[in-house]
Amino acid sequence: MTTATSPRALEHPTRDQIRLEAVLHALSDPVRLLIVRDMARERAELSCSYFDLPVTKSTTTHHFRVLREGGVIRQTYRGTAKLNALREDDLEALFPGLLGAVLAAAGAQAAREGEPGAQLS
Amino acid sequence: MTTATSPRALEHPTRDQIRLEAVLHALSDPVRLLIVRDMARERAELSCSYFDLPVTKSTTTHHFRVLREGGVIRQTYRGTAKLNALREDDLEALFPGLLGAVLAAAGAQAAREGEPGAQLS
DNA sequence: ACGGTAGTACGATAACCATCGTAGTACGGC
DNA sequence: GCCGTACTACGATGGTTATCGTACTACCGT
Repeated sequence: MTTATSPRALEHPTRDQIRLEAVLHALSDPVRLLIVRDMARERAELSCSYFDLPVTKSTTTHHFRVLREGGVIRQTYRGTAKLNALREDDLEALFPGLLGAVLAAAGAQAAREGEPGAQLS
Repeated sequence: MTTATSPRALEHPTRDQIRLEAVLHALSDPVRLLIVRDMARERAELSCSYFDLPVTKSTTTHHFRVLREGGVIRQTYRGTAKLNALREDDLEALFPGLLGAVLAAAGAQAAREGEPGAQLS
């Protein structure tokens, strides 16, 4: 109802609206860090259902929204799916090296704890 | 009372107890980010009262504790004062480049917003 | 048109957290 | 011993958040 002209528009912060605190907060949750690591590894637009997360679908939606509103990812509708992409270019322009350092740190920590054979090639 | 042998011992995580999520969370608060930036700039052990923070002393204590328990800083008693030092060596060993990237990002953001003349020499 | 799949919206809940004020402890100096 | 300074502990409070379940919408096949 309400016949919205674009019923599937998504709010994204522009590049200069992205705040460092929000990015760090978005990355400080284990589930969201997992999502971001997966996206960085695949380097493609992934649908939400691609991820195998230890939470329900509602919670997944919530985490993707936090990532989107923090400016970490960009979400677009593609038919019935919603594709997610890392905003690597924007983050790199604003905070050079930050995303790479966080991803490397997450990889190092994962290699230390838990998966002793999980190194990135 | 209770005659504790070291009544002024402070809990610090060991290097391998430091978790990336905790570090990112500690850095995702504006007040704490300000503290860390000051410490990185001065490169010396600073007392808590050195900082001019927009919160009360109780809240300041809380923020320093979050930073300490996250493994970002090391606190030691020196008479009536408590000296704070960045754990740059531990963080660099665990997460190479992370602290530097965050500090650079914070500096860049501060230069963009608010203080248009505040560049680091 | 119908059903299935993908994701959202809306509450609800419990945990966490940033903030404060007040009262208390530790130490140095007088 | 007494006082001031530096910081802490405790309790309270209000806001945010991570989580869930259920009900809903949007789109694609058939």
